[in-house]
Amino acid sequence: MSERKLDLGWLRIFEAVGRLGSLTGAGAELGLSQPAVSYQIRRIEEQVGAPLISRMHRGCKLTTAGETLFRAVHGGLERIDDAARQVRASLSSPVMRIFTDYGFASFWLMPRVAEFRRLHPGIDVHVVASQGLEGAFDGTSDAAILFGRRADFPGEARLLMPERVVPVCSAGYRARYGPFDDPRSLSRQPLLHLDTVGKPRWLTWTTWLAVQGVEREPAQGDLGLNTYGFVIQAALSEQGIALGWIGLVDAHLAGGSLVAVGPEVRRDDCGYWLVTTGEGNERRKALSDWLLSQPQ
Amino acid sequence: MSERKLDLGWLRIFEAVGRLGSLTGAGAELGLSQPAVSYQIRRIEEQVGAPLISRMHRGCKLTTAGETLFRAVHGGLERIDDAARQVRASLSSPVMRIFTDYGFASFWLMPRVAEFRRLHPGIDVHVVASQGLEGAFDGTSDAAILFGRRADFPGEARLLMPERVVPVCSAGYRARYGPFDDPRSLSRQPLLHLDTVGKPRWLTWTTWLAVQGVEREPAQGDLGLNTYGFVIQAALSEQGIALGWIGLVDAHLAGGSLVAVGPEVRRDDCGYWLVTTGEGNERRKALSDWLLSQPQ
DNA sequence: GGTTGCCATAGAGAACGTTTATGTCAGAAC
DNA sequence: GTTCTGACATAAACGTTCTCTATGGCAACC
Repeated sequence: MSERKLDLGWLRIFEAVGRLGSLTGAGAELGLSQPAVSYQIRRIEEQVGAPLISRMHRGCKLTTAGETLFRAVHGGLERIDDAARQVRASLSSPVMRIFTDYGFASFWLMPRVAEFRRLHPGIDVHVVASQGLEGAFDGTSDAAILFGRRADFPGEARLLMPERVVPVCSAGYRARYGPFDDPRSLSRQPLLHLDTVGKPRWLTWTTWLAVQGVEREPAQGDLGLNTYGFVIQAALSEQGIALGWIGLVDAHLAGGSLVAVGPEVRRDDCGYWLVTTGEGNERRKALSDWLLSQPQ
Repeated sequence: MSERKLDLGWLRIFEAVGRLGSLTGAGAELGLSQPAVSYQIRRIEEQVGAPLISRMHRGCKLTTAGETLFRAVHGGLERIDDAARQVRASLSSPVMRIFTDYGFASFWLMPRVAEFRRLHPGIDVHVVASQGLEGAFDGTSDAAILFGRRADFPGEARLLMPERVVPVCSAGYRARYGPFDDPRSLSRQPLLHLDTVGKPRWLTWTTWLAVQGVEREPAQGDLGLNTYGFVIQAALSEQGIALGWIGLVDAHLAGGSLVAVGPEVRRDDCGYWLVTTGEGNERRKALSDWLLSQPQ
């Protein structure tokens, strides 16, 4: 179905008359009667202060003044119509892709994305979760949400969530092996590690303990897992104590399935960053605005 | 006094809103109330199918879609307003200057220019007559009508009147010294020459006689005059026989004050050429059209 | 000479665009 | 914390614009 043209009044009428050399022909094309076209041309001639067409017995011709104005009107209409098409095309792109890691996808994004879809029913959101950064900037995503420090990202990246980490375990675990009033008490427990290839960008148990001034040799009961979902799942099944990122474990803390068992460590320079990929358009901006407006 | 702007409806309103970031401010600039502006923006958003501004509590901002459309509208308005200014500027030049020689001015143009002025009451016509070509192309004239051959003028020059020449004298002169049935009889009469500095571009008696196959020594009674008006005046006062250019002496031939006394010599490559000077505009075109439409 | 088809004008009615009145509300000022 | 300010939104009424049909004029065509 062809798109509906913007109402541009006499501009469309004049352009059609100039192009077709006929008031009747222009009216036929625009769905107007011939006197309506005649009326509009005369009114604009009054505004300009010069004849724009010379009327022949059958048909008409642009005057020199008319040709000058016609070129400008024709060019202007092309630009405005192009812009309208571009706006509409950008509205009809139905899928928004968000690239992120598994942890953020599972614990933060998926629970919330329903609200975005409710606010923007015409938009489908696809979450593209990955282990690393490969594919984050290959142009197929509309936004990337990635963990790292400020210097890891382009200047226009926005901090979505600063890194705030607290040790957590299940309430049952604490009841059985706790209480853990002193950070040093954690060093005697099996700790759950989030493994990665290469140097981790997020806070680790090593760093957490060092901040507390606690020395610990690697205990034999420690567990290493390669996705954060597995880490939380192990904590929930009372296999040890995990690090909990505020923002990701909020629902578990609120529901009581996990409890905090130590002080929070915070690194304001680190966190989840929003990087908008590709050229800005209406939907991408809507997505960014929504992500940035979420309460922390 | 500033010129009156073309009525461009929502285009002006949207451009002002986008530029000022305020519906109230746009209304103030355009002489509209704030609800009128609000109404227009909302209507065009319905037509486009997307929000064009995001409304804040105080003021507004273009959305990404709005920015796309704004650039096109802004550019389009500039072009249309420029064209309107150009059209109006070309209408406000009240004097048309025609550069020509004295002969053409006296015998062809002055008798006819009244008709042009009657057809175009808003235009004053100034005839700038000159002995030579100096000043013809110095930019102060709107048109130049000059005698010469095709190669003497730019490609776009138009032939107004080809050169057709016939010997003429007063009826009284013929009655007294005639008849002149044979071209050779003219060689015994005093001839009236149109003098010029340098080589003449128009047909001369020398050429006319050579075409007839008549040999003639310069007669003692010949007269040389430096304007064509003087030449015709001398012919009318029975001082000799002149060359008469068809187109210039038509009124005298028709009225009987001059009579043709020999065969016509014609040079189709020579004649009066119309050269339009300066850029085309409405009035210059009107002048050219009128000159070219005159019967020969 | 009659027909055709395009442009112009007039009058009436529909649609648009504007105003005034009023409500809402976030930010500024006190 | 309360009050004030000013900008945007909406509703209703009114004025202006735009459109229609009816009709006239007229040059080109048949």
